[in-house]
Amino acid sequence: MTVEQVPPKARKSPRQARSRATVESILEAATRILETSGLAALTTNQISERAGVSVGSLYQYYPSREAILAELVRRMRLSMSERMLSAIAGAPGLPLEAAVPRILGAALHQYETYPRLTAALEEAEAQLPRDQEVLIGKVAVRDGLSEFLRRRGVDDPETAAMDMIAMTRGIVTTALRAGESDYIALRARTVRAALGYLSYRIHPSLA
Amino acid sequence: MTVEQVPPKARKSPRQARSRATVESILEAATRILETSGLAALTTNQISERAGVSVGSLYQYYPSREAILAELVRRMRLSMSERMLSAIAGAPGLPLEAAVPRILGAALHQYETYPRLTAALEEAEAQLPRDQEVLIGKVAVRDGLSEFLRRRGVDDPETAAMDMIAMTRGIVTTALRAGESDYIALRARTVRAALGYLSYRIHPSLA
DNA sequence: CGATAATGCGAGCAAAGACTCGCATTTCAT
DNA sequence: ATGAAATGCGAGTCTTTGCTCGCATTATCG
Repeated sequence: MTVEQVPPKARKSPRQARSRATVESILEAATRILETSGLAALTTNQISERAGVSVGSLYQYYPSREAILAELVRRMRLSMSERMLSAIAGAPGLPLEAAVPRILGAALHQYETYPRLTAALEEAEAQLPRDQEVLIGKVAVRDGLSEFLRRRGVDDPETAAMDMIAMTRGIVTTALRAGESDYIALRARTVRAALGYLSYRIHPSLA
Repeated sequence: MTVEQVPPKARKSPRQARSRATVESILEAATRILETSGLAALTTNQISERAGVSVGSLYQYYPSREAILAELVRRMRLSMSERMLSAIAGAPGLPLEAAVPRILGAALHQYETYPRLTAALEEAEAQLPRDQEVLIGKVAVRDGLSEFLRRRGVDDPETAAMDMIAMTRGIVTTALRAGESDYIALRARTVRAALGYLSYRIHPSLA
């Protein structure tokens, strides 16, 4: 049976060096557009134009605009997860006060390096279908962090891990939207939030 | 000079009862669509259809789709600001431990009552131009909260107020996206985050 | 070379959706 | 009652944008 499967997602994958360069220039162009003009400006025509590639070529490697976005989201999230995991793994014996700044610093790195891009990709991520790879990365981070917290006696470490990440994102995205760019101060505030949250149960009766 | 100004925003405002009902049904329909199907499903045709009103009539009262969204965002934010302000005003002498749950509970009320609608409107708000009225409401809340915190000896209360709100939003939106619906637990966690953050400076050297 | 496969091209198609315009109907003031 | 103003209507226009398709160009290999 030579029945052609309906291509649900994938397209041709580049074999020659030339086409690999084309794919790269597409992703680069998309990245630049997101960083400079935001998600709404990311049209397929814009991408192909800025990449110096025709629309036809673009569709030879990506089945849809969404697929390009999904790829960028995946790269961003995987890089972020990797950084956080290595920060967690690299601070095995450290007390919370020393380890948390490292871990949150790893998360902040992405926002600091590409603030607009990261914001745009998070916006896109919310609209796209869940990506399996991304999910796996996130679960790994949450599990790693939660195990890390459990070892220091934090209880309900799963929830604590989730909330740590969520509140950090809340503080950072709000600050970015307000135009802040002092990442040292920003990290200090996220650290304060995290450590405060983690230690609160232990000292619930502060005046 | 009877030079007609180019209408930058406003349209006809309803004078007869009939038209006031039309406007209400437009907003109601838009609200229902957002709550049930999200921001992407909110097209002008959908709105007019569900409202039982023609597109033409819709455009008699709103100059654009955005204007309808802006109106809904405004109503949501003003209601939220009002609730928070009254919670702040209603807890003048209370200690942080008693006051913060009330204040955050006021903020959570909106999410609890219309979770999908609120998420959709926040998404929309991020894409719309800043609304002056909304801004004023937010500043009022931040100032009220910050003054409240200053009185209890929190330092840099402006930043603390901002971060309290930001981290609460982070925790809530993440939890909602994950499908959580236990608002009692959710409030407890936001309270823990807030009180932890606020008390951390005072006890910076926890083990 | 010459043949075949891979890659590239971009005009144009199709769908979606915001918005207009001319006319019909209803309400209101006198 | 009657003219004017307010309101309502919805087919159709216009624009944007994702995407296809037939053909041209370039690489690979015997």
